[in-house]
Amino acid sequence: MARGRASTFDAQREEILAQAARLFAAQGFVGTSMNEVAEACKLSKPTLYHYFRDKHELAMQICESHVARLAALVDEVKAEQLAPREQLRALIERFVREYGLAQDAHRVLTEDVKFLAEADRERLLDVQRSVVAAFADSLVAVRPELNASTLAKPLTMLLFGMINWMHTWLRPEGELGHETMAPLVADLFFGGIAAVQISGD
Amino acid sequence: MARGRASTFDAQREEILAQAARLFAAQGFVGTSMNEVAEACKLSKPTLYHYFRDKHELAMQICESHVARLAALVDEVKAEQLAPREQLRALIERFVREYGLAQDAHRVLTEDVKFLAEADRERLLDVQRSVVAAFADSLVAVRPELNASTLAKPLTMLLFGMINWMHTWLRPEGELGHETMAPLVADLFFGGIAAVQISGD
DNA sequence: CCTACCGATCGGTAGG
DNA sequence: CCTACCGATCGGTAGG
Repeated sequence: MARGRASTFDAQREEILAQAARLFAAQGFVGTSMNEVAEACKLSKPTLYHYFRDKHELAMQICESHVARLAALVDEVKAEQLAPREQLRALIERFVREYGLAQDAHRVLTEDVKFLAEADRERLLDVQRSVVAAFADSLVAVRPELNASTLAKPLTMLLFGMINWMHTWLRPEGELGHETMAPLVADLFFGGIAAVQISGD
Repeated sequence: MARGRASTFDAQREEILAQAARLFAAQGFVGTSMNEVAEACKLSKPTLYHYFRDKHELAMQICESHVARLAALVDEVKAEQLAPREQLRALIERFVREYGLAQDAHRVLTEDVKFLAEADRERLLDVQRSVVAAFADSLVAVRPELNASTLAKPLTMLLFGMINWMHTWLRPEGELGHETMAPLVADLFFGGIAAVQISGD
């Protein structure tokens, strides 16, 4: 049955992407050979090339589905029409949790995007820019004075720094998890943006 | 004269390290060939190997002098015997400025340390751990209630996230520089740590 | 300090 | 004629 075969094909693709993401995250894109990816999937290399055109397509698909999930998270929160503070808190907490689930893909996105073709890199960057813009908008809704200053973007990027850096020190097996960190990051950021000096005030 | 040759030797080593750091930061450790490093320095590859034993030594030296500078910054600030808030602010602001000057080395440290030998990696990690511990101590001096909780370390790492991530979005040629960001990061963090809930309070 | 190489391994593809 | 896959090997290049 064609249906069943297609779904096996898709499932195999997903398995390959998960193994490749794990290896790329641990050893880097260039530091991982297609032989290693194939071995991790218990496939021969030619079979691996049956599922993906080349090595770059692996990294591209990993990054693309990751940023698509992030953009979808933003849309979900926006659709809930929350009050400004609740919306920003929801964005922060859901991103922290999502990053906890997608640590490998996130590391590939941040470290290996430089090895992709110009066009692919730009497309991924555009999605990331729209996600950052949504956070900045939500921040301005909470503290409207930031609109007139140039601080909304930098403060948003400091927030992303806190979240993007967590994978380097938060061990999944540790007692402190992303679930516990999510409200802490939100509390810290809310306290912070209430305290920053706005020049011209 | 032996003296003169030695200083030329050292200057050439520094030049090679700077070029290597630039290339590793832009293309990754594995993605950069020793031929590229040699060409950037206008040296032949065998000449490059006259100054450094192998490729790993380049990355190791780049990382080692970077963490040594960070540890020295901590010692300098400690020696000034500032009041708790002023000490933490000084640590934050000087680290932001130092990272602005050492963006290449910092990127090599965070992305390529995984390619070093176990022993080298552990030695670098030990220095980094002592730097993080100094920040955590300074944070506890500002907010002593954190001592009893497990929050001092996570909050310190969120702070390092903000600082460590800045190189990805703060363009050196942009109007917004590390100099302007330094006090903003400090303000945001001080506001944040005053606001976080401590369980058990 | 150069040209000329090495053992090995890379990403990708041939025929069957 | 299709898919899914194999053993073997391609042309180039890596670090040394």
